[in-house]
Amino acid sequence: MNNLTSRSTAAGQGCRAAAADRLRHFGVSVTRPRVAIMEYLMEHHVHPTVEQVYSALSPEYPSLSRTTVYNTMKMLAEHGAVTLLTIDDRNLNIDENTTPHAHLYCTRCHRIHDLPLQGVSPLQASYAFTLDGHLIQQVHQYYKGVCRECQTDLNKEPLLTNKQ
Amino acid sequence: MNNLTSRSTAAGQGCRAAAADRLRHFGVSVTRPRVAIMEYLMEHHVHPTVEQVYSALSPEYPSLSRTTVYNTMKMLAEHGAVTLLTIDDRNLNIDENTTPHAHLYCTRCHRIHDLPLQGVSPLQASYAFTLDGHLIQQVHQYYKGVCRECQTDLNKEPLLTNKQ
DNA sequence: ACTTTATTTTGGAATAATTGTAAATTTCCT
DNA sequence: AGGAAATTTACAATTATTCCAAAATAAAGT
Ligand SMILES: [Mn+2]
Ligand SMILES: [Mn+2]
Ligand SMILES: [Zn+2]
Ligand SMILES: [Zn+2]
Repeated sequence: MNNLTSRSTAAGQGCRAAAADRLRHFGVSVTRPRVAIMEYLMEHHVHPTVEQVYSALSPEYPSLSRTTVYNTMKMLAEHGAVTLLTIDDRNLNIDENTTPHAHLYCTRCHRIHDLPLQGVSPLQASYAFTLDGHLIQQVHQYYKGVCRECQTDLNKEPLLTNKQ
Repeated sequence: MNNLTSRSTAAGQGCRAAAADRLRHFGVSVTRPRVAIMEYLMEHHVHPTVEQVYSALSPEYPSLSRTTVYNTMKMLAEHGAVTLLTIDDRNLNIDENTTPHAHLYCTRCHRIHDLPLQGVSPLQASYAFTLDGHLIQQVHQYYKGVCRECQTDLNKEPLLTNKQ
């Protein structure tokens, strides 16, 4: 009841307990870098790149390695805890929201927005099925275009990349 | 009528006239490397990589540069003559079939198969439209899984990559 | 056909995302 | 605590793609 004694559990900015729970839920052992990464993903549902995750965590966790972020992402994807998006040909984006949904990739700001799936229900898409003899394990849908925000700014600013 | 005199026009393996026509149709000027590349694409609707196009043409056209293949692909994509697929995170694949359709990416053989689009008609998808305030210019749909062929071979051979 | 100009191609170097590796660290079990 | 197994780390290596400046080709003008 008295949580003043355990500062680490209650006073942290983001909830690392929830991150640890999620890791356990997907059957991966809980370690410091994994919790940090998962915590970041749970607080920023914005399809970050590996670089963004790395450089966001780096200040508070200087020994974190880029390789660990890559390895962790691949591992989490294999356990179904994240989805790796290869929409932007420059680098991969991580989606912590594993409910099947579609995306809009804005060719102006390079951000990725969520949209509902078309033609398949999210429930249907979350299980494997057969199509034309092929075993389907994941459904990916995305659009390329210009996002709402960028359309209004089109004439104004020149063009802002969300990286760097 | 007598085409024995003009060997180059009639006797060639693939039809470079059709390739040149297609280039003109998309409003790009006709040059030797472009014709060679377009001809290759029209004869191999198999989502080749830049490397595959390059190394296929290289023997007959030794001065061809990889850079030219890259530049040409990007240019053709801007003119709507091809679609660039960022499905395989290792490299991009070129699709000469610009009719909107879906794909299956086989995680075993890394080949990309064509499938019909779901939830959107190809006609609908071939024009820009608005969704949730966003301007949609391209519709991309693909599945990840194991293709029909690979399922039957699953126990037999270990795993064959289609590159190299 | 010949010159001039603009466009395209070329090859080699540069960039940058991702992967490989071997040593160091942490975790987990007894 | 002690030791095996798993994980992380730092850095090197790889590799797809881009950059660039010179060479070649195509187009336009005389
Ligand atoms: Mn998403
Ligand atoms: Mn296709
Ligand atoms: Zn945008
Ligand atoms: Zn296959």
